[in-house]
Amino acid sequence: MVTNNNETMQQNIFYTFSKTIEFFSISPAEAQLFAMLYLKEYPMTLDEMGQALGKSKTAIGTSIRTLSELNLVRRVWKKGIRKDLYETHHDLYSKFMKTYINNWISHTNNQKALLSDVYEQMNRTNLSEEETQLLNKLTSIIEFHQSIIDTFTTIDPKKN
Amino acid sequence: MVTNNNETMQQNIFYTFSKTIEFFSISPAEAQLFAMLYLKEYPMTLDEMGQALGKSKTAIGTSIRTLSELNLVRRVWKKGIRKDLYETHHDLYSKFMKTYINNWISHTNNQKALLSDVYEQMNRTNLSEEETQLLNKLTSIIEFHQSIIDTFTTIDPKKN
DNA sequence: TTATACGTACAGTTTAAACTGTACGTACTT
DNA sequence: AAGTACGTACAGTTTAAACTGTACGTATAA
Repeated sequence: MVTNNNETMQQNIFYTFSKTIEFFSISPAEAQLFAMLYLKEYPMTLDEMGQALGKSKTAIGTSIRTLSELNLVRRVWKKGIRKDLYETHHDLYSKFMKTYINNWISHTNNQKALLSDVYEQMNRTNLSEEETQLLNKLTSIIEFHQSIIDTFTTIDPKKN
Repeated sequence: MVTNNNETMQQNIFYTFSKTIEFFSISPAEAQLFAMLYLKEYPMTLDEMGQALGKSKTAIGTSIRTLSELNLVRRVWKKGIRKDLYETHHDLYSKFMKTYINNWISHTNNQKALLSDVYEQMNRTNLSEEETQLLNKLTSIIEFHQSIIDTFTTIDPKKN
């Protein structure tokens, strides 16, 4: 980090921040869009975002739709502007971590339910050795799922 | 879930389990390899794994190398067998969650350090309004990183 | 009413990851 | 020593995700 130039520092912040966002299972394009939008002080149009990132309006449309569905950005109305405007939510931790943990918990609960269904079907008397072993494996896998759920349930994403 | 057939149930367990493994930022191919290997009761060769998953030995070689680097599987020696044999580690929660959380913490620490470097370079007197705003944004982003680290540090992955 | 702006659907293209098949070097067996 | 087995390097192929450019329907402005 040898440069003092504002533009380069902003680029470094943007890039570093976007890499962290990627860790929340967000695609590089979406992460960069969010990071760039967060660093701007004003809501942007699809054209502006496309120009800032060097991408087509279609690609921006797709990415902003995903970010919007993830509740990370919101539409903004501004008088006299007919283009769609978007800005980011500002409570980073709450937005990212809450969604991320909820995804983990709901997915893992779904998987655990499926596995428990299989367990109920298999769990009877007169099992072969092979079936008993499979049932034991299944028990371990279900416990694994429960441990994941327990872990993420203990995190308090309301903290910010 | 309407079928009682053993093979189908094993397939359901395999598939459901592999989908959960993918959530740990492990690729579908690697997740499926791990899930299949975990459900087997014996160490397997590259050929056997390739045949079981319907993939080439090269693809298996690549995937097993990654799983090995992640410390999720280990090489096994068996007298009289010259082929490489691999089996999974059995402590699922510890292996997956520990690695996963360590990745989060180390990555986020690295990013935070980079951002703090930028902060030290920017933090001086006589800042323009633009620079002040960028510095404020940077402060929020650094706090975001710290919150992530705090969150994952509180998780105890030794539980199983 | 006509022309223009806008976002998005759509078809096609590009890119990167994942894959296959071949060939090679090394180890093992005969 | 020669032949075979084995894992992996390598080049090429396939696949799915991400992208572009065009066209369309709707809304807005003139």
